[in-house]
Amino acid sequence: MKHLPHKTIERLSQYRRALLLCHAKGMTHIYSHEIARIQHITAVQVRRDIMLIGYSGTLRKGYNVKELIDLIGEIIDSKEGIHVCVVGIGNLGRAITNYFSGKRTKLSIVAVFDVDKSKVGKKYHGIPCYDINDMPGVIRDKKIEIGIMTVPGEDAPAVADMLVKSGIKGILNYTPKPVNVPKEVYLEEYDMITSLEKVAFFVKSH
Amino acid sequence: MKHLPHKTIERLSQYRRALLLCHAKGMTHIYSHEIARIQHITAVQVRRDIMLIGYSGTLRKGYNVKELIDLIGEIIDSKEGIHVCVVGIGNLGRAITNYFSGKRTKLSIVAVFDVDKSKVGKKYHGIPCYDINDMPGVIRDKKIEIGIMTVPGEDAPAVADMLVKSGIKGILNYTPKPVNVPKEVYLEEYDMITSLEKVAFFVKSH
DNA sequence: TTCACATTGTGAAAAAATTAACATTTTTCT
DNA sequence: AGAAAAATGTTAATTTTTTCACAATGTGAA
Repeated sequence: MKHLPHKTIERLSQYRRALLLCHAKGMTHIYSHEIARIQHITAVQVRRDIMLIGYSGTLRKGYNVKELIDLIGEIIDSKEGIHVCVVGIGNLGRAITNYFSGKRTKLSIVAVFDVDKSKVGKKYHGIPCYDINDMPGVIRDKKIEIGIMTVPGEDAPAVADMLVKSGIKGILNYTPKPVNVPKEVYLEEYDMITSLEKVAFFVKSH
Repeated sequence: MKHLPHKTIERLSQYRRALLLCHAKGMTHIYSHEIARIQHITAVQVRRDIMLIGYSGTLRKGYNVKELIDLIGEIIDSKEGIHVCVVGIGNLGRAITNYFSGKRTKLSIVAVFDVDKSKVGKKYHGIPCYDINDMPGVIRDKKIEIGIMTVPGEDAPAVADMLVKSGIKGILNYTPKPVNVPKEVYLEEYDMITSLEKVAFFVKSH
């Protein structure tokens, strides 16, 4: 397989989650248009994405749920699993560790960091909280590859620098402030205010 | 102005936030490539977006920060301001109300809802928490147009229905579960797990 | 068996988004 | 004054993403 489009990767992750739910309900097969309805996209797009990863459904019965789940896993997961840390264990940081606790994913949050000494040493959903100054050591020892930033905006640049210096490979920045990282570090930024402003714009424009 | 591309809307919101910071620092003018660097995009794209909204910078000095902020406001804000509610005041709900408190935006969170009786009647960042069953009345009385969903995934469909029945115009769904709404309600869904899986994929693929 | 139907798989077209290319203009330097 | 430099504004080209259109095929009913 050559190059999966960016957007396809995102959708595969979403398909998988929908499929896991279907699997849990006992469904063995699913049609492209069923997946499509769940995700609010078109059936063609689902079929195309599935085509791109080289899977084939059985005609008239749709796709085998279990097989598709496993195949998507092979594509987007890495075999050994990836270790993740969360920097800043405020409300957002806690929400995220929450989301992940108990999920059977290949991604596991293995450390959280904070500046607040009263939080250091505690556990959050079973994950130990370290002093932010111990970051380089912890990231090295625990083989952490991805950092999720949930600190206040003003601390974002400094935290990004620390993560980079600690040898992180990918950053997911949830602070409202864009940060700069060297190009060998993969950066994804998401800003809730932008999303809300977008909804507001389209609500306004009918 | 005819039709602004979807993506342009998102970027305008981001430009504005960057510009507000620059304005606060006392900058009066800014170049397209400076904005571009902050947002990790190209200068051409910035210029193109600005062209689309019909603004012109002064050659050699760049764009007037204040004017651009105001113009973006005219485009994406609605004149009277829009009222927003947050449904589910767990960690994520609190993080979001946090983000918005004190922001001088046209979007204001005026109510939060929860099922937990012990939360009802309290205030969160100054915003009163109502019983989720009182939603229709509160949304009507307070003229709320947008709902942000931060409830557990399993409650998402029911909450979306309630919001729709209460006459909401836009929904921002932060639960991991996609919901269905009639097409006259604008729906935006965002899923943190997908984002993280995407980062993991690109980290894996160098 | 044969026909109608529902569904997949995919090349081709269309649409959307980004990038390139470059003319234009103002400022500054010589 | 004239040339060089640095920016904007915009058309055109390119790339990416989505959608269309339809052939192929298995299923079930008549």
